[in-house]
Amino acid sequence: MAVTIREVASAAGVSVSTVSRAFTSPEQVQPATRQRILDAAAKLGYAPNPAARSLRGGGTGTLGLIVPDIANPFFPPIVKAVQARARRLGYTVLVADSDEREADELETIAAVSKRVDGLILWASTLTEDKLRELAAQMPLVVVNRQVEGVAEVRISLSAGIAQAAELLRAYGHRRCVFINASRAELRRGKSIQESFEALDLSLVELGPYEPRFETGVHAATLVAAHEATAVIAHNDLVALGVLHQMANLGVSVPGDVSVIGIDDTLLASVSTPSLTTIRIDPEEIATRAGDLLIETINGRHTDGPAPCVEIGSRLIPRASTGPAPVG
Amino acid sequence: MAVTIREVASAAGVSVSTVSRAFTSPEQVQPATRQRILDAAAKLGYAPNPAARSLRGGGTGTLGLIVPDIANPFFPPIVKAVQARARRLGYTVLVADSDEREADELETIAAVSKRVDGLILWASTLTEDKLRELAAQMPLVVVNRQVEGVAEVRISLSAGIAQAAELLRAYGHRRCVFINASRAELRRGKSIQESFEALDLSLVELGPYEPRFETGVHAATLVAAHEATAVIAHNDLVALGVLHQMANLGVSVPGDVSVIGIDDTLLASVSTPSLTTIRIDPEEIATRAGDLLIETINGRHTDGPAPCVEIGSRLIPRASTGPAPVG
DNA sequence: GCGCGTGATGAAAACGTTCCCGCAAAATCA
DNA sequence: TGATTTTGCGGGAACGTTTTCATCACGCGC
Repeated sequence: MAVTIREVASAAGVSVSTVSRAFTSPEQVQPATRQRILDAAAKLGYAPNPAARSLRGGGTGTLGLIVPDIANPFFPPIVKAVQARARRLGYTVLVADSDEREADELETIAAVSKRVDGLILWASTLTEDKLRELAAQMPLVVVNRQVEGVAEVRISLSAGIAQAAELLRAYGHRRCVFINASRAELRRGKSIQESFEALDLSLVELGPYEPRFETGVHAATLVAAHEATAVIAHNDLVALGVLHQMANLGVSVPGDVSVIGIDDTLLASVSTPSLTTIRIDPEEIATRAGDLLIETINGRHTDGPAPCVEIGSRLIPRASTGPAPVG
Repeated sequence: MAVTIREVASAAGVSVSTVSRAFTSPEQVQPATRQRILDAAAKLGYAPNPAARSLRGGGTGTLGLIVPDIANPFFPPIVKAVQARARRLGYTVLVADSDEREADELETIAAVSKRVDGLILWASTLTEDKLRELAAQMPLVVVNRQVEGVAEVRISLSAGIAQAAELLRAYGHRRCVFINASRAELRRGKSIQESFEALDLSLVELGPYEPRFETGVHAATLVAAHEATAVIAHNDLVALGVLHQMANLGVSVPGDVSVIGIDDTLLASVSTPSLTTIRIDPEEIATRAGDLLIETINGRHTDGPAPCVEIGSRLIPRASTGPAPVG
């Protein structure tokens, strides 16, 4: 059915070896011959069979990306960016969804791992040992996990948090609520608590809850009880729950209460009022994680300690934050 | 590196053929032998090499899904559902993003097509001839395109539109605006215009515009000029733009104007007010498209006309619709 | 008791590449 | 000019499976 290298070879009047070389290491074949081969290949519509190529040991040309939940609006832009980056570098991307469940994650990894040259694992629920074991078997990059000896991309919210604290402070807020649903990025480095205290802002932590819209709805009703005038939510979705309930309660945002989300998903830019949020740049994560994985595949990091790149964050001020109410 | 079928064979004291059979056609091998092989395979951690398998001609075990834009919140649930369905049937899914540009789409298809057994093409921008040509080369299912001789999943909004018209009519609305950005599903069957006229509702069509948030913002300012009390937007995103601008203009939703979206994305359920919208069930699309593709791969549809399944829609009433203002 | 179908297993070819080796001709050097 | 390196190309093995075909033992009916 499909046209093979052999047909191209006979069409160009050369051997299969030469055709193979014309594609994989062009400098080893005479320009004239090479051109003849390329023409023949183009005319026949030849494209190398990836299965045969990877069977021979050339790798699969595919990168695996496993995320906890594709339907979480945080991930689609990242998936998209990883795909774009990978394609530029000659790779395809196999995306899978671990459904946030450990059993599924192992199954997903098993299904994917034989088809890819390396894996990006986002916020894996696996144990450190398991991850190390996996890293020994294949190139691996973890995001939002810290495990000795495994290449890592780390997201740091501290810059964004600090900017949020500054903004709230400048607006005259003194008391703030944080709706927590356990973000790994926050457990490292300076805690959000410290960032706020440094600016003489008091912070009440609620939760941990599930990172859902309803969590925001629920938590919003607690804000008044804590006499807080600002809310930082676990993510944009939760922040939208807060916005929703504030509207129900007749509380004005940002008139009475300021609300800040995290992630800068689509949700933040299209809400009413539009949501001030802490942005983590998907392009940057995608580029760094993708490049790191490809470097690992190419054996760039076999010596020395496992590399670790840190991705920063920054505040995107929008309409959900404003001056604290007077009195 | 990886454990091969040969090692399993010698560990179990049988030939490679028997090991292969134990996995692919278990009934052909004696239960006792089979068990011995399975045990040996489990102990060694053997998993068949997909590259070798597909080289031999067994197919790749992978389905391709090409969507216009993964970052569009309509698609992630569909991707997720296709993946879930495919996995149940023993397939992996390769998702790619055509970026809504024709050149990219061809490139994407080229990159993906050699790695998959079949392709689901969503709202392709390719010509009918090109699609037919593609369908001749490999199993193909198109969604939201109609091309003679190619298996098709068709989305019908008419039921949802009819329900929307009924709801608005019951609420006493008489004049409605439709913000158009060209939906292929609407060009077929009864038009939205007809659905509304049948209920004695007048409908003004705006556009076509780009399906963006700003489109909704812009169109919202035109609603009053048309003396309309209800808006149906091209999709949820555009509807949210309308909601946003209505709030800016001090127009109450649903007090003064009712707003209806299309797609029932996450956006609709988390907006304030929550958005009445026309739902297209992602699970249903995913299941039907996936099954149709697998049937096509298995050669179930070689005779007779290309199959076509239609997916319905229905209204999800939420808080953005209400009685028309009196007077 | 003999031929024969039957069912389980083994041997080996084939899938399309890549890449190591070997060979000849061309290019370089003394 | 003769020896030696370089260059360009062809031959063929190998990658890990699946699958066809052959083999072999077994049990059946005659």
